[in-house]
Amino acid sequence: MSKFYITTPIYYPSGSPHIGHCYTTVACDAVARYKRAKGFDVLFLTGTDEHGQKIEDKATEAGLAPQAYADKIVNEFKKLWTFMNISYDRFVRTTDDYHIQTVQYVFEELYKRGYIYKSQYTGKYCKPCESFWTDSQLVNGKCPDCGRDVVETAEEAYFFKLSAFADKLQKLLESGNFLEPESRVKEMVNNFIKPGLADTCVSRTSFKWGVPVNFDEKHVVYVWIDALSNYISALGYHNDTYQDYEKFWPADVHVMAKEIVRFHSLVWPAMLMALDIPLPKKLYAHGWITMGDKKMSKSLGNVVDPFVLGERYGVDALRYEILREMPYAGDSVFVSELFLQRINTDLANNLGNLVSRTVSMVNKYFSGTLPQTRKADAIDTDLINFVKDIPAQVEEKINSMHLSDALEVIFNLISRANKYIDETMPWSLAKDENAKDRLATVLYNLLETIRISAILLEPFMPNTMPEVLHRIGANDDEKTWDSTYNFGTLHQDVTVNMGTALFPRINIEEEQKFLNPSGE
RNA sequence: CGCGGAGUAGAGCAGCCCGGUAGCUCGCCAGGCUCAUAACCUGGAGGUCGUUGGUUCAAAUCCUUCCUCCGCAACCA
Repeated sequence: MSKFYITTPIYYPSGSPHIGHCYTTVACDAVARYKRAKGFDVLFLTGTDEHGQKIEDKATEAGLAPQAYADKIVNEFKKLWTFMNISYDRFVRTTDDYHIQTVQYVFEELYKRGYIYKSQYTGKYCKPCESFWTDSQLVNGKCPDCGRDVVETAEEAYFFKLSAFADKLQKLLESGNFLEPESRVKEMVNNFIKPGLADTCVSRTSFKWGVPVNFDEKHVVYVWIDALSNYISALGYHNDTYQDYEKFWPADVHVMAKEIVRFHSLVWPAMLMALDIPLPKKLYAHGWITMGDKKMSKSLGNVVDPFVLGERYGVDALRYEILREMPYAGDSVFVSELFLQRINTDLANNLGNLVSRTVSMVNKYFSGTLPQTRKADAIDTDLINFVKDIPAQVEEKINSMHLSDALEVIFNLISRANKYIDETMPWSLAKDENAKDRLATVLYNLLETIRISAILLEPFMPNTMPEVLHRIGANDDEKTWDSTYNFGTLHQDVTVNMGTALFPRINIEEEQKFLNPSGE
């Protein structure tokens, strides 16, 4: 059996998870579910990156020990993933013992191999805030937090010889499709490699909340060696907790948002090269969910709270919306009105209503069970030919991470099915006693189209699609991914099940008031 | 001249790499239908494709000028 290893970044629990975290994670979840449906042995990893100054500070603010603070936020993440129906196989925390074991090994090994060396870290330091800032972070030369003066300070630190890998990295990025979309490659090469790749600081002595450097206890490992190592620590690379490294490494795809492309496309491959281990096959960097001209923040309240949105409109609707709206390469704008509109048009009117009207007709005209007799018509061929191409198209889109396009393809099929109802006018056929065979054929073709659509949609909407398949009376062996390639799989004398609306229509005006009480 | 991205119907986007007088979704208007979650189907109105100049028989698509917006520049998904 082929393996498939997909990862989200490990999230930084300095605050509660938000809709942005949801996009990355839901996207990975959809792909992971698709791969499982295709028969791959999937490992889907997510987790949290819990060390660093910021967590230490936040914990102090909250009057908690760093670990206790992290535990609290991590629970919120896990709660959200459960709520969002995320089928992750493993959850790695950088505070887990096995992870620390791996990080210490990696750090020491890089040191032994001469890729980590001791030097001086210089930066602007704000004494009252006890924080280092880079020149670019300063506001008018002052501390961005408190506005006071900063002083040039030097601190002993270890550095990773990123500069030694400049040529190799450039070659890696510019050849093939290691990093997508392509615009990111240009950013990395022009912004960082061409101007000269600087060695990167990988240890700190100014705070304690981190993995100790085992051969120099003043130091803790700083950010990226700690965080990036999660992708292999979670497989058991030089720790005893897991034994999956041989099987699952290299990763098939690391998914992330655009702001951490640098570390994944430069530091991470360089680390792996230095350790002489294989590189991940692909990095995919998506954009952000933005709020238009408004900053995404707590003050926006309901509009961006995934718990509120999922609770009120359904988790599948929320999953659908964020996956459908996010373009392959750019950002997406979250507009609550469009979100609600999309639920109504795509999910309620097109999909939900298609299932409803079809099941209802089988129920009405055949008491819920189709007869076996059939009578085909030329008009059916058009529909059937249309359906035939869809599964391959969807697979191609998912495999290349074009998830929005995959959904578009499936919804084109759903529209085609609605049109087929108008073309065949089953309500007319029902009035003609001699047209029963024909009527049964039309309804069967509709059920088949729905069956195939539902299977293709299941990775994206895993709550609702099993219910759709139940409504149309599909047996277990008629729910497999591969069966979507065979129009006519559903048993002929199928019995449907009536039910309430799968995606109830939303009163947009009212909901707008709920989501945007201030009327903005 | 730091780098990258974007400026296309009221809104959100595709098309641009491989030039041939614009396409999708929503909204709007008008028909059709009545199986269905007042849903569905058909048709229509609406854009001189940010700006300047150029290449070409022909440019949204290639080159150039300028303008505007967004992002990045050591840890916001």
